[in-house]
Amino acid sequence: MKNSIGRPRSFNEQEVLQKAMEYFWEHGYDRSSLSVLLNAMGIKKSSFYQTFQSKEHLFRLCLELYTKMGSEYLATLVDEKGEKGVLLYIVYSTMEELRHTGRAKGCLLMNSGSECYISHPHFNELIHYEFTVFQKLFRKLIDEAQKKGDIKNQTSSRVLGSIYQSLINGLVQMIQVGAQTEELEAVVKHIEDLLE
Amino acid sequence: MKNSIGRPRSFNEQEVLQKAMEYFWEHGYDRSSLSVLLNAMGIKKSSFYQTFQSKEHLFRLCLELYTKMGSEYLATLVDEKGEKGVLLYIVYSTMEELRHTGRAKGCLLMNSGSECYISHPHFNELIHYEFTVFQKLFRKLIDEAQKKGDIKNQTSSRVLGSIYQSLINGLVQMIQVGAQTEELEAVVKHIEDLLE
DNA sequence: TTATTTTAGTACCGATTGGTACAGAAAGGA
DNA sequence: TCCTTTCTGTACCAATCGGTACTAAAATAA
Repeated sequence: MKNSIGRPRSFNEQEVLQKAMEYFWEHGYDRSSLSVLLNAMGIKKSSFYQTFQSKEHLFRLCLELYTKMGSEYLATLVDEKGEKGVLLYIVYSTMEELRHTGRAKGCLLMNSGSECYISHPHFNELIHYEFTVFQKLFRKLIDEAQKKGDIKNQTSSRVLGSIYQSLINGLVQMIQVGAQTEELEAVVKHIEDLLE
Repeated sequence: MKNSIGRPRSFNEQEVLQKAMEYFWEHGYDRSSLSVLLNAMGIKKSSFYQTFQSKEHLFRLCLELYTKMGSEYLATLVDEKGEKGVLLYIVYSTMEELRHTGRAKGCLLMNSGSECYISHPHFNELIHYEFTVFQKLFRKLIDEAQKKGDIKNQTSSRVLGSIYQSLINGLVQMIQVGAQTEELEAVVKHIEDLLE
């Protein structure tokens, strides 16, 4: 079925897609020019257009891949860290990233939402859909943690999830605007208290 | 002193700077091309370069103007609404903007922080400085409101201010990613409770 | 071998980017 | 009037943007 006639493709589509996703994640849509994307992906222009059609289509695939990889990764962490542990891990790993690299990439979906919602509104629907995937995941994690008693706060998972998402994305913004460690730690502590 | 020889300038520098600032606020730095800026400002290219030197210099002036106008405006609101009232007003006006226009511009400094901190790091220092102006303002508002008893929460203004800023900017991000009204209202309610 | 497909590489395309240069008209003070 | 400055307007610049077209080599199945 897959073995078609002719020279076989020498690159793995998923692998180069992931490279593109990582580049978009770090630099955003508009600042990822085709030439730098091709460098990051390690393929040539003709191969790119044959496989991915356009930059816009590539970005859509990357948004989907981000959600897929991200949610699957978090799901695997539940066994190791527990539901509440995963929610806190997201916060801690953001702070860890800041400590090691001096910055924080944040969430590709939130970043893209900010970047595109006026200048590329045709992405809005997809971005929002992918966002709801994480939203549902967080709610599930909160529900489970509440059942287990790991989270005593009995606020509904919908409300708690929204506050959690606002806080964690606000935290990333504070990092990007250069807030000091003490101020960031205050936000981290508030998230911890929220999930107490 | 100001009346120099020759034809006088036919536009008010502050006025056209404000027009530029509003355009940057709505569209960001990179997506504000010189040609659209000139349209928004209502001046010609030669006048622009003579007065503002470069797009980068213009942006710096706009960041400073945003802080100046914003903090002065908030200061005038204190008499009318009180310190706590001003903090809540910022939240409510964001939701009001969403209701009327279907979107939220957010804060120019936070937006610029996200946009520029990797691709235009030479703005980072200025952005952070302007950010601290608002930070200090919010702390002062919180301190006063706590003294008056309008805010019972006795958490330090530094901590409370950081959480407040994270939440309000997270709220804007949630809007930009297309979150639903109920989820946004949950965040608004959380901010109200925080300042209770 | 032959047919088929992907590869790398190059040359374009029109549009746009920030920025410079220069023209000539207009408006004021000395 | 004369000098100075700003005005509008046009023409340019090199660089980059996303995208298309094409060649020729390479790799595979039939």
